[in-house]
Amino acid sequence: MLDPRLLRETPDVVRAAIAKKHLEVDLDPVLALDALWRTQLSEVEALRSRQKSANNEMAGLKKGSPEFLAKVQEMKGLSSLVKEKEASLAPTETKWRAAMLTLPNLPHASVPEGRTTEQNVVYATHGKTDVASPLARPHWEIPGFDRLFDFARGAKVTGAGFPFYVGDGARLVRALVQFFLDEGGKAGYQEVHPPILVNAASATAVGQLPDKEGMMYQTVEDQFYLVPTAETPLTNFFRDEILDEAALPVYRCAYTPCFRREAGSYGKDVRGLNRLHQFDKVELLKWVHPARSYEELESLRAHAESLLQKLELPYRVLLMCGGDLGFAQAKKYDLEVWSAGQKRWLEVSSCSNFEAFQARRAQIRFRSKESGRPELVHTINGSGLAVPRVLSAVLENNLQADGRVKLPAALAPYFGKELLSFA
RNA sequence: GGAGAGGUGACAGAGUGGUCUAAUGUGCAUGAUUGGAAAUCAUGUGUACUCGCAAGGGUACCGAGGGUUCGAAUCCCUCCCUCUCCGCCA
Repeated sequence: MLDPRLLRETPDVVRAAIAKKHLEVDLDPVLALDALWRTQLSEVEALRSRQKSANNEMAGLKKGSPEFLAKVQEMKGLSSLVKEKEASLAPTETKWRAAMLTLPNLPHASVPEGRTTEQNVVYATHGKTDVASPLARPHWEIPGFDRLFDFARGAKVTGAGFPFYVGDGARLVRALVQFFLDEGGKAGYQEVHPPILVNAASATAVGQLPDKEGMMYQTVEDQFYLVPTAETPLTNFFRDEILDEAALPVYRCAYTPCFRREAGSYGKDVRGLNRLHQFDKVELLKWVHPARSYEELESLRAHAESLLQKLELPYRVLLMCGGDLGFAQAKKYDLEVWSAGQKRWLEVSSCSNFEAFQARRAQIRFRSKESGRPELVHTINGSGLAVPRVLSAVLENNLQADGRVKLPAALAPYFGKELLSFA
């Protein structure tokens, strides 16, 4: 959520910033609701103030005395008036809040102008992508792939996009998860194992509700959502809390399966492990002092990059332009791994600074030593990393002539052996 | 799932219809005292919204949401959570 005062006092600033995201947003209804709400609020408060002082007078009167009964009669009218005014205030407030929740976060000044994916800035590139290998092929065309990654049986048991990982396939998932968690721990991110169902309040706090309800799976009996990312439970860990400034920054990482409905995709985007309804991911999250959030974003990105470097995978870093920024992000880098077989880049991490956008929705604050008052933290998160696409890149980039895959040296100890076999 | 007991400020804990802007204790902050500390004493000690240039007002908040009433921390209803016992269970 945006700062209501910022919107109220400098709507033009907000309007211009949103324009950078190339979103169609009309602020006027929100501003009108804000003005109406404040008018109604002061009416109600004035009436309540009168009611309160009358109540204090009545406390001193003898109960049942003529003066008392007269006062009761007098206050009945005021009481019903208060109820009436309150009855019109409440819907205004609800509408105002709902409207505020539809407003996107504002992009940071360093975010490049642009509308589409093509206008994202290639910020950095690591490793060679021009090595032509006669062996290179999409991972789903590697002989024996179906034995380790059983999509057919996954579709039978659950549906499309829910593969079984079998044998060395399962082992590789586990190796990557543990590698990511261990590396996170070394970099100071405390490991957390969170719930993977969350309630509506948690989904709202991070910006998945109300506008992205369709992306999440929902439980029937209870109003719970299967997490689309560990970001959801992790960010909500400190919801409605006031932290010590000395405790900042807090670094956490978490592994969870992630569940996404992702309706409407087709073609090569969804082949093999590229896009799944259930996948595994380690998420990195920071709660930081607002003054340091941009340097913290850089160091989080650097950590995510170090994972790809240790796995010896070619990758590039994109700085997202305004138009390709998400709803809640102020600035975002995407890390894309080079898929040697598909000859394309695959997003494996999105590192974002949300500034106070999530913190305001979630009411995550710290007590400022300077002012002595609670202030909103900034939240930063990024994948570190998403498993299936990294996994497919490991397969495609390290496929040997004998049909086996030689694992990166950093990963081999986790896998327990150097060679993965599809046989 | 069944039965019962609860949910009050940073914490403990009083308060069962009307100066509750919530007693008291602990903690915390500042000051006094001290060579310094402890102890003691004094003062202060939440959050949010809103009005105001400011000084300073106002309103709300006793798990959440509704209701009754002139008036609700207190009474009623629904829900959530915690604890105890039973059942079930990895």
